[in-house]
Amino acid sequence: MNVEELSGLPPGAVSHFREEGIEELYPPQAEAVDAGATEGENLVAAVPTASGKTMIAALSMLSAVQRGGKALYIVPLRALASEKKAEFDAYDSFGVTTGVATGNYESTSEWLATKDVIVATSEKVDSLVRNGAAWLSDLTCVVSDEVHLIDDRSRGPTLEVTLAKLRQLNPQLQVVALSATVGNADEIADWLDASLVDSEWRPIDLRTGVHYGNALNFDDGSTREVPVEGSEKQEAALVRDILQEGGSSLVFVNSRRNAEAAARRLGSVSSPELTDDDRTALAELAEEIREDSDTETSRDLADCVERGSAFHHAGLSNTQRSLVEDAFRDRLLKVISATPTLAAGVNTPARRVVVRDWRRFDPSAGGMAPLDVLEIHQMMGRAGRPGLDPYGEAVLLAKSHDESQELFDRYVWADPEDVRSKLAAEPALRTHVLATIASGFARTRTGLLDFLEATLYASQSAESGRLESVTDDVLSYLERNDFVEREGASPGTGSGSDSVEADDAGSAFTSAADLAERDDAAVELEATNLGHTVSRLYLDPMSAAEIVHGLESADDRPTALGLYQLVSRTPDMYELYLRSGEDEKFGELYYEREAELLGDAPSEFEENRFEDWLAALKTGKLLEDWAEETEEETITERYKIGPGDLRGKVDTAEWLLGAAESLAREIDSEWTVAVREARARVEHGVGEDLLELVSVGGVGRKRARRLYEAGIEEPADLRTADKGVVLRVLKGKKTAETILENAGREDPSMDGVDPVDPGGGTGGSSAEGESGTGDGPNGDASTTEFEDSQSSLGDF
DNA sequence: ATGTGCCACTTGTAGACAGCATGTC
DNA sequence: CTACAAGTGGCACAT
Repeated sequence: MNVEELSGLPPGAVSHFREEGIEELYPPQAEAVDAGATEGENLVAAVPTASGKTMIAALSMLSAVQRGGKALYIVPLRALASEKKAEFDAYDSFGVTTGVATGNYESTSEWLATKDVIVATSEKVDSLVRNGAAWLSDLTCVVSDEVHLIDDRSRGPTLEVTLAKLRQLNPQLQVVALSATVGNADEIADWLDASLVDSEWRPIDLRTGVHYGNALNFDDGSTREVPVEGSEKQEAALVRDILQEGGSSLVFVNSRRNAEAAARRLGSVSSPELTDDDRTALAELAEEIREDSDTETSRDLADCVERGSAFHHAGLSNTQRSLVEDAFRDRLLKVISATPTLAAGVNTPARRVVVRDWRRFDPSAGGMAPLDVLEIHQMMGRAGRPGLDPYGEAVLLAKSHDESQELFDRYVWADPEDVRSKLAAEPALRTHVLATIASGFARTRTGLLDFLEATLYASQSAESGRLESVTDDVLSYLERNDFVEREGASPGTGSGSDSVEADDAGSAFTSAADLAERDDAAVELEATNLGHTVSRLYLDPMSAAEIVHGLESADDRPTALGLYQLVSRTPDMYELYLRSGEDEKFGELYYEREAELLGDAPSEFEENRFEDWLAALKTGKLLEDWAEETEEETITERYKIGPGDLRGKVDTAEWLLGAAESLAREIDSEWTVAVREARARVEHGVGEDLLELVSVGGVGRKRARRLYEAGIEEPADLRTADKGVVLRVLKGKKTAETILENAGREDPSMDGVDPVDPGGGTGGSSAEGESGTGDGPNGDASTTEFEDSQSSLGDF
């Protein structure tokens, strides 16, 4: 089908596509159009990565907009949201506007209401539904990208429930679900009342195979000689082989450490193939990486990058990840070794994909467990860059003939698994049942169960008993913790007065039969004020219960550490595990600072729960270190994490403490201010004394400390302080001017001002124009600080 | 005494969404 | 129930 034959698109769209070089639709795209994609029909497209899924989405959304509607594109990751936004921005040329809504992108509801297409993460959409964003009812088309992620234990239920809610809000809504090829795309299509486009078609040839010995055997029977020389690894031989004909490669491994080690080794493969221009550009890139964060991980990455190789995993900061991805797409980096993050993330195709590890450590399996077929296929699907490579190759590595055979059977020939709803898992239901009641989607137990009937879970499970009984458990939990009330049936069910401590959750449920007996269509379920707040804040009710209980149990003003440990032990904080030996270390810290912790500690004899408690203390201590201005490098070293992990923890803590502040207000806690202060300290990474200073634009933790030491302790001091001192402390003239201006100084100009030491006397003339780290007060301060933190390391 | 190379043993293991109100060094 | 690479510590040996 030619693009000229398309109808129902905004004027200009077709010529736009032609300018992009799109003439002919790919077969799956044509199939989608035949199935009514441009006419508002529901559709499930289960097709391989890079086979033009986005075009199917675009055609559906654009035609919906042309009919006067509004479209929503749901993505699983924030990084994908920005990627899609950038892609859709091109439609601006024919008057179709795009907006983004994710947790960290600013966007008011009114502003989004003016956009034709909105890109958002599933959690953000869920949150918008909970908060009743008015424009949601204007939606006529919703696209759900990577819909197979419904299978994900932690985040799948959100997508599932959100789709169900959007459909209930607007029964006319067109749903377009894009999925990887999965076992049961037909079931998903049934659930969504959609027609199915299920295709294996790819725009460029993908050959999959197994490398064993000196040969690469493909699924089509062909063989390619790839000899392994000397003591080199198989992946090194494969990377060199394809690099010599001008192709880049992606190597998937199963741990961060392996990714880093492999990148180091592969550097010696890519390095000899670099041109002088490559080297210059790579040196610049390495410098950018070093500047982003001064940690060992960054230095290691930069060292690799200089040699044309890189590693990629969640320990990298977002900046570093994008730098690496962009340089790889620009063919500057020749090889990336990555953990599975990359397979799910933004588009980074390579001519050859090497899946080195096909097993991963999984404590629940008691050791190494094989990866899902779907996961391996997702990685292999990254092979082949449309328009750049003649073909893509995806290779698994085998060390024996038997293993080679096993890999063919298990992955090359195998069909991917089915997608199974994970909605009946209690943690997921806890959140979504509360949200469903709070936002008025259901007002009775029966109504709630009716709503849940519209989910994929219900359509997949033969007996509804399980969902019903878990729902009752969850309702009872929500009622006991004062998030939900029943009204109208049994007069004396005083909820709240007998609310059980959060710690007992999960064990002491009132019997489900008891609940069912009380149920009656007339019994109203209603969220309490607290319940509404929890739902609006997007907290797991169990997190909220923990926080509320912790705040209520505090007799004295909670310390920062106490609050940090409190939020760190909620299910919304990603766990930081205790390493061997650390249980002792943090056990000691616990006895030292026991009095600061909020709520009741589990007994030491309940081993698992006590360990969780200590793990939360570890995370809390990390946050305290950060809020005591400990160097990034010291923290990443001490807790053996990457810069990205540190930022992630800080970010989550900031969010949870923000939520805790709202909860504190809601329950009239006297510690609201303490929570706010702890949050501000973690946000800026500073001690109490600097909170005023960091509120000035351009002043962060480092500059604030230097100013403070020079006697400038609050914003007002910036307006009156000696300019020479300010310049001496801040180094850069431009920086100093900007900061003085932000502080509201009348005449911020630094013209003709010389740096002056705080004690008096003219400072070194070398400071002018020097933007580097340098020494002087700065160096001294950070050294002392470093030593301080080192000595406090011994404290626990 | 101190340095070096080898082997056996121990250790640790992927991922990152959300509120609210504005902006790092 | 399963693996495996990197790091660690002990040991024999040479200097």
